[in-house]
Amino acid sequence: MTSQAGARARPAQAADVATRLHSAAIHLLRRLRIEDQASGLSGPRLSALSVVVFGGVTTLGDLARAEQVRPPTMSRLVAGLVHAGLMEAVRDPDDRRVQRIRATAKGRSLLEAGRARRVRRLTRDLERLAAGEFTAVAGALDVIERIARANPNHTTP
Amino acid sequence: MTSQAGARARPAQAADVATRLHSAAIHLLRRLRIEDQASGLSGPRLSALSVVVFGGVTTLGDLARAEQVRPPTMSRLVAGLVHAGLMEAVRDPDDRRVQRIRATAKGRSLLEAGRARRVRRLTRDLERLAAGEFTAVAGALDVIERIARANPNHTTP
DNA sequence: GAGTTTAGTTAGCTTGGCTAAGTAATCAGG
DNA sequence: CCTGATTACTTAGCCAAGCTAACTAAACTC
Repeated sequence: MTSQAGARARPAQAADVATRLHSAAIHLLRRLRIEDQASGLSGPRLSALSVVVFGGVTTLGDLARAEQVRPPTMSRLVAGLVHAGLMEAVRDPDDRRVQRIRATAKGRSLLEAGRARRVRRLTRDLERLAAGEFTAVAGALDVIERIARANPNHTTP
Repeated sequence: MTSQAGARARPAQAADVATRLHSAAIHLLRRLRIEDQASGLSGPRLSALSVVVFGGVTTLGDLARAEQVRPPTMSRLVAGLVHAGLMEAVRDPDDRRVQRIRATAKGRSLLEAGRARRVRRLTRDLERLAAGEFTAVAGALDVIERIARANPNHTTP
């Protein structure tokens, strides 16, 4: 029994790796979330703002889908963020049903500061690793990123 | 310029890896969260139940801390879960201020089913990887798990 | 141009978050 | 042991965040 993944051993190993990766992601984000208290924003607002700043989302409906929330909920979240001066929402002149949404400079800098706090904490942890450990994490990142951003709607062919 | 991490290059690389790992974790869980709709439970209830089932948490206060929520909030979440027959809360006979909390069989099986759905989706993604890619992820897991579960309250010595 | 679809909003409800203040049990001195 | 402090949780009452149902308005269809 070697550590090489043979065709037979693969499915069980995949389930095991999936279980561990899932759990690790939960614990990692739970831990980093502590830093968000400093932002003064609620979780849902911070998350919506983050999608607008980093994800390049432009309309209210897109934002609702991205956040897995219904349009009325997002409508109010956006209203709150606009009121707080962190976002702007403008009617699209080409399709006046649509709300074009973007972050203000204030919103962007507030969000960047928050993300910097999270990343800083994680960076400190990574800096403590042995060289081999660090390389292992860095080497897995391309693949983890691909899985993380995979299209959720694919059907098995 | 090699891919080996030298003592000089390390800090910048660590920040880069932290940024990417953070973002990947967010996207991964956002994607897997879609599966939770099938459970019929709200996010906060599912999360609290999960901590009780997997984390071995025993008291209401511990649970509130684990979920980064105030005691009154957890009080109501637990009340709802008890009412739904997914948890039991009993006064500790040795210290009658505390609520000993545990999942019922129904709660445990509901949660296991939900986690199975999430893990199944992730497993399918992992099974599609090339052998080398899979090994890279599996090899990084020990380290990622250690970072994910690190004590959040450590002070730099 | 009448009907349909799409994008958001409004109304009104439940749940989930908080603080402030209360109750009850335990602990620590004197 | 009794008095005061601390701890664990609950109650009350507020606002934010989730939902569905029903509405408005714009854009498509033909």
